[in-house]
Amino acid sequence: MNRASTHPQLQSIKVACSNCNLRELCMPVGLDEQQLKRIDEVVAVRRKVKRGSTLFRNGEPFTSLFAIRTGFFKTCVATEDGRDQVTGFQMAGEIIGLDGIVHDHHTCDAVALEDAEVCVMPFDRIEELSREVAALQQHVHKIMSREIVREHGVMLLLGSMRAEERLAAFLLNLVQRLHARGFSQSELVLRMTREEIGSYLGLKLETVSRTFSKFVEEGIVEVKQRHVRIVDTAALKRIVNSQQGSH
Amino acid sequence: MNRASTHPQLQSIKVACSNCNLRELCMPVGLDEQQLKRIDEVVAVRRKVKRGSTLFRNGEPFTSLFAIRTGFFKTCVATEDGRDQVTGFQMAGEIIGLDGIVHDHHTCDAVALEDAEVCVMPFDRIEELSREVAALQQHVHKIMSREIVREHGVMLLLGSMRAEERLAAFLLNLVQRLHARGFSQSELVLRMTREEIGSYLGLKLETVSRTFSKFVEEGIVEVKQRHVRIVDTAALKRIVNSQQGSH
DNA sequence: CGCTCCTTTGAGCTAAGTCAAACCCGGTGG
DNA sequence: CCACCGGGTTTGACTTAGCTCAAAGGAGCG
Repeated sequence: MNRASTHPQLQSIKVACSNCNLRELCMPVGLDEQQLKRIDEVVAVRRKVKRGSTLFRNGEPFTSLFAIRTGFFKTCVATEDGRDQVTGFQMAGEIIGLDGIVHDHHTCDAVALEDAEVCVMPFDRIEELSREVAALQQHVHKIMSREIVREHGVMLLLGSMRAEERLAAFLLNLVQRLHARGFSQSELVLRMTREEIGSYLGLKLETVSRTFSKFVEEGIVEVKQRHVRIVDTAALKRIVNSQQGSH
Repeated sequence: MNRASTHPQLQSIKVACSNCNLRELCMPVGLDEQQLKRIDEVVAVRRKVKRGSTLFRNGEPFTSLFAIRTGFFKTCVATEDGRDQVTGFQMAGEIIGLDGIVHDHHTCDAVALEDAEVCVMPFDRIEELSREVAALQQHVHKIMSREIVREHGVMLLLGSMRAEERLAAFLLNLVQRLHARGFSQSELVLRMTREEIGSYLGLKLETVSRTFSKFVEEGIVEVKQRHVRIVDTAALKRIVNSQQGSH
């Protein structure tokens, strides 16, 4: 059952879900001993993904969801004519691959922005087990619903905010998620380029850069390359609901 | 069990799901007799929603998903500071309310744009039954995944298309969905105002209006009020991937 | 050390927004 | 029946946020 020997990217599991420190992020809570043990079985295997390479790609058959253990991903969709759009950035404890369920193949690309490791969870096994463990079933539903709600937020951002509001919202969101994982509330290292940020926010990379510079001038943040330090969180929050940007 | 008498908006069910002509839109396929019968039990009741009134509202407790039987809805999210964004338009056979699952309360408003009737499906019943009927379980997963994929498309539209592309994509999408319901491939009646279209597409109502006028000048569509007739579908499709709009 | 990729900044342009006026159409009431 | 009203729509004139193009600095890596 140890497939590590046959495929360099795959490796057998050392840490069970029930012991994983990301447990409260990607698993249901309040399970008894026995249920926990069964859920451990959902994760078939781990897989390492090198920075710059894809976990899955648009068009590939869908078989599994992936829980990010370490690392950082972007997901992006593309049109035939080559333009593409980053639809999200995902970090440890988050689940990717939900897009693949409808048509049994993926409809976006997931690219590692830094070396990463994911838990591979075969979807048929998830379905099987969540028919038996109600808490798991609910958890799966909530994860999907959360993704829908998240995307509503992005639509609001893309549809009705100005550049400064978008970037402010983006930074606040990132730092808040990092904080939930035990990192600083005010410092972060961007794992993506200005162009990727721009794609996500519906802006050009130059606009992202200029907006960063503006924030720096105003003393709201300090920026050194990809390292960002938020000096005035309140100001960022004020920018996000400044209302003047209703287009 | 007939609650019609106690509440004017509610009424007992005359058409069972198994006989509903929208069956193939909102229900799983390939069920046997007995499973069908059980699924009929999911729909507790029907509810009528008058044009202009809400099916549910941001903040209200979530209990049920709704399958639209007749009518037309919009869903919209709002920020504290009062600006809002239409996140989608839904028609017969589509499911709304998925946003409520994560936090047990709704995070957007659903407003009827014409008199409508929905099937109320208590979510705990759906969960219960989908633990027993694998086909229903899969169906629920696919519906949620489909919504995620749809929103990816909207993000692409909002993030990287110009006004003409957005409107063209919008019209093609609407007419395609109407066609799947047996309506014309080329004629449609818009149920929403220019402002609502604009909100959905991230444009101002004047821009929507001007873009319509432009399409009329170019002979691509005919517009009389809310009645739209698509004269040149191919031209619309060409506009959607015109690529020059990559911003 | 030189290359490549990323980022910043400037200068000018343009798509879409803002503001304002007029129009259209269905509904209401005199 | 017609005048009026109000929401929705169209169109024009002007403004502007963000885009495009271009050039010039870093920073990391072989």
